[in-house]
Amino acid sequence: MTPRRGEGLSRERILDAAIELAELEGLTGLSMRRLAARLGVEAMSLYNHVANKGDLLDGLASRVFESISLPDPGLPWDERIRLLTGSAYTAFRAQPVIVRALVSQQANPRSSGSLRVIDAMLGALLDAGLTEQDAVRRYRGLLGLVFGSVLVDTTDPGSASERSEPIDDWFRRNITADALPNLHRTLPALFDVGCRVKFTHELELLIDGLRATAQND
Amino acid sequence: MTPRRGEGLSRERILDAAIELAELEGLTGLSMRRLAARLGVEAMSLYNHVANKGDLLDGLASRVFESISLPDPGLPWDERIRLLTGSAYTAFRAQPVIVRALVSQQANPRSSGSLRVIDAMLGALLDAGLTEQDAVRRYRGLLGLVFGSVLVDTTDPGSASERSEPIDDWFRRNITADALPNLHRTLPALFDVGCRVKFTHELELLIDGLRATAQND
DNA sequence: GATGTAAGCTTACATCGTAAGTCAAACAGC
DNA sequence: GCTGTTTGACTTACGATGTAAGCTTACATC
Repeated sequence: MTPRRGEGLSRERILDAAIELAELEGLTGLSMRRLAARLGVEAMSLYNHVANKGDLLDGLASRVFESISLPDPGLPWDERIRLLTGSAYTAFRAQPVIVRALVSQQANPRSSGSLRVIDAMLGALLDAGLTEQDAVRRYRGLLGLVFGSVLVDTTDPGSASERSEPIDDWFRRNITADALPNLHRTLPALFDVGCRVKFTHELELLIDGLRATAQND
Repeated sequence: MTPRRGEGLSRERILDAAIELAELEGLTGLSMRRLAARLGVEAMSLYNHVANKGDLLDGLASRVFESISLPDPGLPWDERIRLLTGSAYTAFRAQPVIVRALVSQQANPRSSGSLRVIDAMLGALLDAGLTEQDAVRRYRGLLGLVFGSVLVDTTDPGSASERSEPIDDWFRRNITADALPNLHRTLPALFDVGCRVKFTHELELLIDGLRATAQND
């Protein structure tokens, strides 16, 4: 080993650098060439450790899935859902780029670590007394809540405006009190980073709904 | 007009073709060159009607927003939310590609038609008795539900697998009854297109929660 | 006709993912 | 020690992308 420089590439080192780069520059900023440059290496060298860019993104996504901790199977189902979904939310919220890669189908993790999470989730739902069909539906609903919350929360209105004028100016020009009164009234709150989705609150509502569905069977 | 062929390009004709192409080939399949080819024209000709690709995507997103019908402002707030969110869900569900463009920040619609929807949504939430901060939070929550549902629903496990073996095979090999019992049990339902998120059901739960929040103030 | 302008076309460039080939260093068997 | 073989890097090259810059054509107005 220690062939030429960089004291040895490795899948782990590549994934580390890829997460950094993606966090820093977004999904589009993460290119094989730029990633390689960041590691002091040529682009094609990465392909010794990673099948292709898709595989790279899969690896990143798998890491996030694997950072989700599984609750004790002995706990009641609703508590398991709370812990699991909360842990998933925290993990994905810390890496919104990965969520974007997942929903845009650039990544689809096929690691046992990812499946493990899905299995635990489905297990809790089945234990709640749902049918297989309902369990899948509700699993999707919960995942949708997690992904949706992360995406909406991390799409700050200011950032996407690099290509034209700053969005605040545009907003303040176009949102007048008489044409769009409600938007105008909530404008300060819209730009307030404190006004994010209250994830746990929405989660409890869905769990209540789950309980009701299960009892109606 | 009628310069050479195609009997006159126009922003509308371009947007029409772009939606078709995006639906057919996905977001990555929608390129300026391919879009132009579809219209019997060179890529650069599109730039006479569209500022750049971002503007094109903004136009597509605006169209979807503008297809969302606003409820009668005289209706009670909860009914307005039901109609508005339902209409938004239907509109976006019909064009999942646009949702992906939105959440990946490739599109950010700045048309009055889009703002109109947001304003109506915030109006209903404020009428429910929420503070500005809570209204923004709940608006984000509802939007997250819509987007999340669409995304999770339209990420069918089979499609993302072009780059390696078919995912069913991989699933059936890797999901064994003893290692991942719950996943194994729900496998048929996971591949069943009937098992989508029950959007209206989840929506009612969030509306119930809204009512509770408002009364606690 | 001459002129101005709008809407096409052509060429060109930087950047992307990655296939194919080269080459030097590290290790295995003798 | 020497000698394959393997590994992991580098180099070159190809087709695709978004789009800047310039050219050309067709029509409107005078």
